[in-house]
Amino acid sequence: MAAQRGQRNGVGVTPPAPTAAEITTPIPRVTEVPAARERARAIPEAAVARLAVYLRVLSGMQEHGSGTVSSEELAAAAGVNSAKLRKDLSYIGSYGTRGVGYEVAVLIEEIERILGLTRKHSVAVVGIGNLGHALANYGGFPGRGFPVTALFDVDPDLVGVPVGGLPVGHIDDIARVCAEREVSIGVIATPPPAAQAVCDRLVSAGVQCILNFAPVVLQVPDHVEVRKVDLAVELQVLSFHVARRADNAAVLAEANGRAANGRAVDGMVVS
Amino acid sequence: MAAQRGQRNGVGVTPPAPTAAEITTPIPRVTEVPAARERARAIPEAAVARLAVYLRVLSGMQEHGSGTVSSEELAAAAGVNSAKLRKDLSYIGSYGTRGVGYEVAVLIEEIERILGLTRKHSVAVVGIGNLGHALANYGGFPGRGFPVTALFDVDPDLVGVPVGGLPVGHIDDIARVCAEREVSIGVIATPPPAAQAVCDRLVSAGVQCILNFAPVVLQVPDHVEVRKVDLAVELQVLSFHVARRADNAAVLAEANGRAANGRAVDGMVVS
DNA sequence: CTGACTTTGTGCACACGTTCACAAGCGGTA
DNA sequence: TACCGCTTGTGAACGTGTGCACAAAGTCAG
Ligand SMILES: NC(=O)c1ccc[n+]([C@@H]2O[C@H](COP(=O)([O-])OP(=O)(O)OC[C@H]3O[C@@H](n4cnc5c(N)ncnc54)[C@H](O)[C@@H]3O)[C@@H](O)[C@H]2O)c1
Ligand SMILES: NC(=O)c1ccc[n+]([C@@H]2O[C@H](COP(=O)([O-])OP(=O)(O)OC[C@H]3O[C@@H](n4cnc5c(N)ncnc54)[C@H](O)[C@@H]3O)[C@@H](O)[C@H]2O)c1
Repeated sequence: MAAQRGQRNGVGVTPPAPTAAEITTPIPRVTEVPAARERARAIPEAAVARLAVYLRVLSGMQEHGSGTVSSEELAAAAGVNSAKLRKDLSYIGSYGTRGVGYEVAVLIEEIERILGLTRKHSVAVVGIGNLGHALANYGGFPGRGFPVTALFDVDPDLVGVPVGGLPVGHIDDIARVCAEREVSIGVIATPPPAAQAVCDRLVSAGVQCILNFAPVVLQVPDHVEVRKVDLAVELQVLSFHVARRADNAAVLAEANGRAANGRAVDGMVVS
Repeated sequence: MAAQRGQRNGVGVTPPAPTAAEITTPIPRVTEVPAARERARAIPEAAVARLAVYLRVLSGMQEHGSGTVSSEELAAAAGVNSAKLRKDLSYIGSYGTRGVGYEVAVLIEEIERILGLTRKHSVAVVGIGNLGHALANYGGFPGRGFPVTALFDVDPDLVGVPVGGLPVGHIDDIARVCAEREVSIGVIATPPPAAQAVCDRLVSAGVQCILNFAPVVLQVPDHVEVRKVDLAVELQVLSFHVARRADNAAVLAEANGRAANGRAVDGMVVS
């Protein structure tokens, strides 16, 4: 059943091809494992994020009654290239049937296994302001295996008040409560100046994964995993594309509409 | 001033090397531009996102009174490698002084120019529920050049009610209002089933940039830029790391502590 | 059982992004 | 002016991720 898992290693390990090594470097001797510093590097981070998307699409298909999907269908629904999808799936094993496709239920199960969704991950939200309220009230997490089991704030007016059915705790109790409720993911939704301190307290409390909404760069020990959601950055990236589009339009207009001599284009690009 | 901009093209364009093209494909004729489908590829997307981070750090430094920064300092504050930071900055030009560093004010100005922040980008939020309320009430956007100028919902109880000082409009007025207020960025915070329809209406209204919070893959025309914020995916990626960490710990413990025979490891992985 | 057809799984080449390492350039000092 | 130490800017190596194209492996009809 799961015996095929070894295949994924075949991709990264079978052809290590130390071609250039012998030319430039003074022979790094292939005794242990030359390149890979951590033996554990297997599924690309980008692929992991996509697997989560596939999982959601598959869940929708299952509710809709589909028994099997081809890589083409699933790729279209997930908005990616079908080759990429197949490669992503190949990282977790060979669960497809050639000529037919993938069984939806099997794929769901395997992706959930790889993503560690077979067990629940208790979530704590710190900072119950605008965003914290929205998160606490959101019903989409518990159903997906991420029950919100603790809320924290410093504001005395908030402490004790139930939000989304859960009373807000005081930040000073964070260590005790997180331990009691086995919190594995901490969400930071405090103002930026408080974020690092809150982060430190979460880490002290033993939380190893943090999702940060505050626009600050958090310093954490190596063993803690941080992901950030930065809306200002998202907006600014969009802004960049607007600006770019405008620039391009101007350049194109000039290149097309005006004279066909080559100087105009060079004038824009070079020095 | 903008003279050095041409340099960045040197990196990505000088070696287009259409080697395999002549071998496999039936000669795609090198009349116009062989490789680059869009002539505009210059600053890597990843670098753009980081520039936004640098900008925020720099703003903090400016308020703190710093006149200049070295790449080392700025990199540390932004949580990146200093070489990467310098390369990122080199995409937008040469604004540093060797032996000294970068002038904070100059860098801020240039990054803002590249990101298109010299003009305001009007934002519309659609779906004024939990998340929409948080976004509408959030004070951090207007100050950064992203004024929220329109809110929309279908709920009759919400329409007309002011949220964050702005009355909620009806979704049916979206085209008119977006045109009037020159909305350039649409934010989707509706339930998933409504997201694609809302997206289509935004696109019809002329909005070319969309920030999507609904966990669905949006279909849009080529000229529309979509970025998505998917909290479920973020949590699942964190979950994956928890699982991996646990696996590694188990494997390591076994490999180190127990007997050195190979059978034990296989026993863990299979089935 | 055979052969035609479909779809997976992956080797390979390319593109993108990251990191290293160092020459070039600048300010300060004698 | 000549030297020295510091920091930038970037060529080049490297690693990661993406996409193509096809052999392998299955289904199904006859
Ligand atoms: N609301 C949004 O839409 C939005 C958008 C982008 C980014 N953000 C970021 O998310 C964070 C939260 O935003 P918000 O609008 O909810 O802010 P908010 O001011 O409404 O809420 C912050 C909450 O954190 C609490 N808090 C402050 N210090 C604390 C501490 N040390 N420990 C625990 N709790 C503490 C406050 O009492 C308050 O309840 C901010 O960093 C903000 O920049 C929010
Ligand atoms: N709240 C969160 O913390 C959170 C977290 C992750 C993802 N999300 C996603 O963000 C989206 C919004 O979440 P929420 O908690 O704010 O939901 P919500 O149900 O509180 O709000 C949705 C709002 O959208 C409005 N709406 C519905 N159909 C609409 C339409 N066709 N046009 C305009 N408005 C319409 C509803 O009237 C409602 O006010 C959802 O897709 C959700 O999955 C939310």
